[in-house]
Amino acid sequence: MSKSDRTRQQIIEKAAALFNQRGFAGTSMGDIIKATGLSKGGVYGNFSSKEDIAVAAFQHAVDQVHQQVRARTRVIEHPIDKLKAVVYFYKEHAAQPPVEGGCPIQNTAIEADDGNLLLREHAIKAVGIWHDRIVTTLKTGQEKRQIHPDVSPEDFATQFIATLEGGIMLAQLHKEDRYFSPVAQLLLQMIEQLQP
Amino acid sequence: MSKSDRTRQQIIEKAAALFNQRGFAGTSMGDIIKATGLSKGGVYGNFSSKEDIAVAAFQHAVDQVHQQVRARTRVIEHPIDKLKAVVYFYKEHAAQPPVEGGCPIQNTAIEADDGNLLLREHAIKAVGIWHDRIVTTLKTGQEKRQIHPDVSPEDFATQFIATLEGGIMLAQLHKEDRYFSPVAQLLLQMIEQLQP
DNA sequence: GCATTTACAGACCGATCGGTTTATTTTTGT
DNA sequence: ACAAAAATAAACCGATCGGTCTGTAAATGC
Repeated sequence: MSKSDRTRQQIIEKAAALFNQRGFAGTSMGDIIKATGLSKGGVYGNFSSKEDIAVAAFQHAVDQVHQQVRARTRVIEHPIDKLKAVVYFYKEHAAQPPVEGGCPIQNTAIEADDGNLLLREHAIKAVGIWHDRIVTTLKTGQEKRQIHPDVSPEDFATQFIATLEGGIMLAQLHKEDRYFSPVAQLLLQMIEQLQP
Repeated sequence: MSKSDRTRQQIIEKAAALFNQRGFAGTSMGDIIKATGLSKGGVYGNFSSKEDIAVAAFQHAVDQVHQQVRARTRVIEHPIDKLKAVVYFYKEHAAQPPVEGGCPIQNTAIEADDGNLLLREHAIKAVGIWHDRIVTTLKTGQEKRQIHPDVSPEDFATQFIATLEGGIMLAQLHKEDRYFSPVAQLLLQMIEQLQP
């Protein structure tokens, strides 16, 4: 790993936290310089623009969350238990998420849905990947007779993501995990109903 | 209505759309001046700061949404039908909301949860008022034997808001109402289960 | 309808914005 | 160890930021 690779990674990590908390417009290059302890040259030698950093930071943040969730779910084979484990994870981390500031997908989606085209594209893609993972899990479960054949994996995935994200929003706003509890309860009920 | 009252209202209306789409940090005083056709003096003669405008604009946006929903629900007395009407309303307007840019509560909550204290307070209060309205509707329904006595009005309210907001986020991100459809379906199921 | 108050236009302020450039230091391959 | 290359510091750029101030124009009360 070269020097600039390490510097690049430093910038991405610091910037991910900043962008996730303050948003793209709310974070200045000055903030990133202060957080990394680097100079303008050090930053612009590794990235071509603020937007360039934001994209890399977003990918990193999404990856952070995904890896932490995956660490808790990968050992579970039954799709129903797998989904429940996801809910339990978020129940614990709704107000103390892997990357400070909440869900990077949600934060980016909300800020970019009427503005930055590039960031919006990345948010859409990230939602799509998440959606597809849930769909695949459910379809595999249906083949194995673990999930009721009548459920629509696509619809469930959308419902799951929407409900989860709404719960995160409430928990983040109030800075209290307990605002996520009724939402977790609903999600667990929804998962129960997937039973064949 | 004095001259300045009318000007003030103009500023609030234009600013509400801008802030709802671009956020607080993403909207400049220059944007507001351009949108209103006024000058700096005209704006700062009616508001003391950008934050001051944002608060008034937020209240206005929330009120806009509330009034439009209320127009559709006030004639309905049965709480189950009332709630269903809310879902139908959002199903139609998830990608074309009353105020351009999505749900002002959600947008403000996401941006202010790690930053602007004043806006965060207003977002919290707005969620609280919405929550309380649902709770009151359900409790009244329980007294009239229209809602199952075992349901927790508070928990349902939280679940309803979270799910709805998550659906709006997805519809806004994709700019397509249909992303809200599975969420609307889930909400209607949830409402059905309130039956005594 | 006229004086007084109120509202607004626009120049102006220092600070900060994102980004570039140049000079210097630090890695790096040999 | 040393020369070439890569990476970083820091001055600097014009534009724009939120906000103030002053002068003029328009609304208002009598």
